[in-house]
Amino acid sequence: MTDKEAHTFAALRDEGRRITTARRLVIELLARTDEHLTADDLAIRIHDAHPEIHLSTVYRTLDSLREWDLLEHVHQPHGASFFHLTGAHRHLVCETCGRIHDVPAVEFDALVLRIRELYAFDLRLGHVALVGNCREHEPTDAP
Amino acid sequence: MTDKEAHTFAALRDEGRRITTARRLVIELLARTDEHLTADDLAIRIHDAHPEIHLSTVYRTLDSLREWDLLEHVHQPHGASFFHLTGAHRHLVCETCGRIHDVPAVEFDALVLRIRELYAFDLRLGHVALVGNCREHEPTDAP
DNA sequence: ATATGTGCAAACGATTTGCAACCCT
DNA sequence: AGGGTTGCAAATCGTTTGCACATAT
Repeated sequence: MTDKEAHTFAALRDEGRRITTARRLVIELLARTDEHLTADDLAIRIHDAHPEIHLSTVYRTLDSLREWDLLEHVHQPHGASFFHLTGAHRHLVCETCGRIHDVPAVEFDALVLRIRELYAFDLRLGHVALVGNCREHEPTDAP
Repeated sequence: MTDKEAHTFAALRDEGRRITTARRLVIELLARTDEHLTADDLAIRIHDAHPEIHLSTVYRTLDSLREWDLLEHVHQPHGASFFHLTGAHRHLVCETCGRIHDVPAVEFDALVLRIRELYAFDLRLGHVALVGNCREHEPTDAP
């Protein structure tokens, strides 16, 4: 069991939340992978051992965990959101190959500060994936 | 008729594209407003004078104009995309009040450069709205 | 004349919801 | 026991598509 996992379960217990099968499985999966899993991805993996757990339950589970600040979801312009236990990186999605790159949040600190000072706006860059193209993929000439 | 409008029609004509009622109306509306209009917004406004023009036609029109680089669409994490004739600003959406702030693209140049150099990734910040909160709205304590 | 564009209805993918049954604490 | 959670099906929202018909050039 990873420490992220332990921390998440501890947080649930401390708040008096119920630990159900669906919640346990979602947390285990997210804690033990560095992939960027969507609700559907999670439901499919859970389905192997627990076919009774419904996609809508996975959505509700993710929604609860997010409300309790135990995970974050990241919107993508095309396709489904993905989820990860609370961390400190931002996401770059290549529009050509779809690959998701993780970049330390600190890279964006200067921008966030400047936008706050000049425009009185607090950016939350973790909530939406930033799109563009990997160097291997010249813009707008995908095969 | 604004110059953006004239330029857009000229571009259509030069490429031998057809100028239909739907296309003319979409271009006129987008050229003459600084609001951030969705496909539905456009369809509703067009419907007043031209009830026969269908929402799906508006979508197809927007799609064509975008393919020809005459406009851009901006994804929002919640709610519909909005559209504007090609310009050079980025968008900040307040998660609390929903207001959209325009910020000159140049503010992001340093970041874009740094991400390109360090991560070999070309950001396209115009394609997705950046989210956060206006100064008036403290994060996550909306009424 | 003919390729291009349109109206309409129906399909789509991602996500949410109403409700009765269930099961964690 | 009790209310928080779940399964399921159906609804929702934004967007796309198939097809017959219409129209700009």
